[in-house]
Amino acid sequence: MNLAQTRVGRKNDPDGTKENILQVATEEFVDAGFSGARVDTIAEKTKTSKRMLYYYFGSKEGLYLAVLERAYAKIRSLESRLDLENLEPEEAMRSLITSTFDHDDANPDFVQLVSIENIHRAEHLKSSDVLRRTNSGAIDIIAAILARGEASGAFRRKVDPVDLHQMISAACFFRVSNRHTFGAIFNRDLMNDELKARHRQMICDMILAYLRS
Amino acid sequence: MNLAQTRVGRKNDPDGTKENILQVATEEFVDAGFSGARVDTIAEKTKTSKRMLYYYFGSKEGLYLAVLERAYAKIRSLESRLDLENLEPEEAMRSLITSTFDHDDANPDFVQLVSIENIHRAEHLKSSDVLRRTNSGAIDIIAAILARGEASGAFRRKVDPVDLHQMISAACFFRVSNRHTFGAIFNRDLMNDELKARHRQMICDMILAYLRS
Amino acid sequence: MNLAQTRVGRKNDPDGTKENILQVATEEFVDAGFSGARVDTIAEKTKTSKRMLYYYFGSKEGLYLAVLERAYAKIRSLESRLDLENLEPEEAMRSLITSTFDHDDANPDFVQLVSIENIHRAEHLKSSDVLRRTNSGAIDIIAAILARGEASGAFRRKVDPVDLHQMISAACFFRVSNRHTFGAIFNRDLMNDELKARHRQMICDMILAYLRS
Amino acid sequence: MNLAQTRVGRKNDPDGTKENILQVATEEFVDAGFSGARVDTIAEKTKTSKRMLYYYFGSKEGLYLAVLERAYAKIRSLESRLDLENLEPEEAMRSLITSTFDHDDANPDFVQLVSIENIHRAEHLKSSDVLRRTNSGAIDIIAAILARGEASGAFRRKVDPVDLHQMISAACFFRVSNRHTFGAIFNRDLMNDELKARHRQMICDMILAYLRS
DNA sequence: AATGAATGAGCATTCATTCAT
DNA sequence: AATGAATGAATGCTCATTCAT
Repeated sequence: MNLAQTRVGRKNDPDGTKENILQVATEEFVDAGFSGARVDTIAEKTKTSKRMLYYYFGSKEGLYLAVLERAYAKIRSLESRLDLENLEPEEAMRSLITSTFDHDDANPDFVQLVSIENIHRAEHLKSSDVLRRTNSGAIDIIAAILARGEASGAFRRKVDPVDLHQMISAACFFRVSNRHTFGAIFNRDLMNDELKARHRQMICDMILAYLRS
Repeated sequence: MNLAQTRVGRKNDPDGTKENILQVATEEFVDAGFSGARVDTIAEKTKTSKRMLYYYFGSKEGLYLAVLERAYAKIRSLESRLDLENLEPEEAMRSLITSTFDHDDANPDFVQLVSIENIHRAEHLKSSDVLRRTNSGAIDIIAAILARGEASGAFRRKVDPVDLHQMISAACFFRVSNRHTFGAIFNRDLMNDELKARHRQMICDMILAYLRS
Repeated sequence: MNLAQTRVGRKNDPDGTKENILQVATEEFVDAGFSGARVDTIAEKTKTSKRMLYYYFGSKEGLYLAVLERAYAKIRSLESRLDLENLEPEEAMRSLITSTFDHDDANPDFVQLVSIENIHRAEHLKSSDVLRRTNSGAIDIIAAILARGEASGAFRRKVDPVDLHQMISAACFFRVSNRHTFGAIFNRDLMNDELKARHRQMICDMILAYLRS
Repeated sequence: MNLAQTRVGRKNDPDGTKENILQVATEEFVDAGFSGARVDTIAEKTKTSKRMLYYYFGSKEGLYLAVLERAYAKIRSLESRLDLENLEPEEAMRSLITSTFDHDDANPDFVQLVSIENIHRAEHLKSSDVLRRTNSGAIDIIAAILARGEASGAFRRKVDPVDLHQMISAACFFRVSNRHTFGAIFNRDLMNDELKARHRQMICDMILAYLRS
């Protein structure tokens, strides 16, 4: 009897089951929003049953929160890997912007999830301590570059690091989050490679022109 | 007797009924998204019954589309009122940016509706001829200013008008659309008056620094 | 003003309107049964509005009854045209059967309407004096033929005319009323011309074999 | 404790629940037709809730189909029990007719269901493989009797077995399916015992007179 | 750790009908 | 004779969730 539990190909793999549920749930929430997503649909696409979903995450909202936390955790881990201290301020800034741009471009699911969270007034995010402590790191990095740029005279403009983060985020995020309406109205595919390269350059140039001025 | 027919608040007033439904529905869709909004809730807040909602708009989706079209029609009418031809290129551009900024600031409902539409991949907008023809006007205005600025030497930078529109929109839109997550993470109220004034100035400076460079 | 009413192509044509409604309603009731038929659908296919339907027929049930009465009235008028008195009993009987067969074959709508009425336990028919007095004529004709046949010795079998009418009706009616299930199960198109001719002959032969025996 | 699990009337009894729903649903569909039947009404008369009805049968149509399949399955099982091979052809045929007659007489619900199915052009039956394969057995039995009768000289008439099945079915089915309209028009209760015996005899005599002739 | 059966409350939608003119 | 606007009550169906084992 006990041997059965250690059999190869066993079912009992809690972490694997949870991860599988989270992946499927992410897809569904991204696809249909919080209200639009269906617990039944998520369960069906899962390797396990609907009951396990409640066993591990308690409720639809609990599952959504877990999905959100997993998505934020992913970017936080990427952010810390940048090594900008050895670059000149201007180059460091370009590198940071490019990294933000590429992240949003590569992770439309994350962008969508953040949009969904805003639709619901960030009520889930606000209720989660884990989530609120997430992004503060980005600001420290920006602040450091700005300090060095101001000291070296490369940046004449004095700027609040959170304000600057907002502008960079806006340009990078909007391109992905609003690609459907913007694309439909101006008959453009914003994901097109040529356009993408042009916009990445343009955002860098815009931010740097501002900091220099 | 004939006067009675023109009395305000009379029963048989199709346009009034429709407008009343649209106002209530806008609130609900803004509040809860398309899937989250409840037809019953909308109907209850209306002067009429749920049945009339279906009488005039056919379905929840039909109602949502009407709400969306009405919202877009509103901004289109505002856009055309700007008179920028008598201003120097730099001043005209500042005026356009300010107008965009103030519009998004004053109409968080519209911003939310556009976000919701993007969550649903703009499928409703794409299916509506009325909606797709809406925003082209903005581009002509930008193009005209850019042409004058390039001619006068005020703008050294050659720029695609749609690209520029995207950057301006991003900065103005994101501030409103993402105020909840951004505000929660950085502990800031983006709607605060002081911050608002600073961001308006900042966006203008940023765009102009870019165009001059 | 008064002249307008006599204008060619005028709208005011009560009988025409009623007839138009009845035709459309017949189609719909035949198509979907009493419960399945939709007043809105009927109204839409009509030249007039839904309101007129209620103006003339009072209710869905009233309309259905009018449709039923019109259908029965049609067959009654056909029946009386047969002139069987100059034929030998056997020929007269064959002629009567053929006429019944051809009527049911040519009027699947009537057959369907009668089936629908039976589904609803003939409650409408029972409540209408007009309808209950309809079919008695058929019996007199049969009785007369039987009397002559018995007198001449052509029919050895003594038979109740209503019983015989039932057998003839059954064979002719079932072929039309049950053509869908019977056709599906035995993979036959009961409306096929060859089969039709064969069945008409077969029913005549069967009834006459019985009467002779 | 273990005994409790086998107690009759326990809660978790899928098959019992399904059967209970099917019985109630049969009654309702027979009573009101497909469109006229109400899911709510069916649910109320059930031991369980409306939700279970959808859990097991998916939709009103799914439930109707299950009802239809169950009804056909019942007759199929009865048909196979006849043992006609040891009877003389004439007696075998009488026995078959009597059996058909008695079945329709004893199962007006089945007759009604088939009528309803015809009103809807047998669309449900056509879409169900189970249902289409149901009745072929009857034909084999008839064909066998006819072959023996023709061989022995008892039946002079050469007849297609499906045609004959149609005539027998028509006489037996019509008596039940059209009892309401026919009864109302001729002021007869077709279910009356005396009439029933007379008609059973009459149908036998009629078919045999035909086969002999 | 896992599951098939069960559920109450709520969902978008449609029904036949009537009002006011 | 005719009609566009309006309606209450239902209708078929689905939701996230929990029970019993």
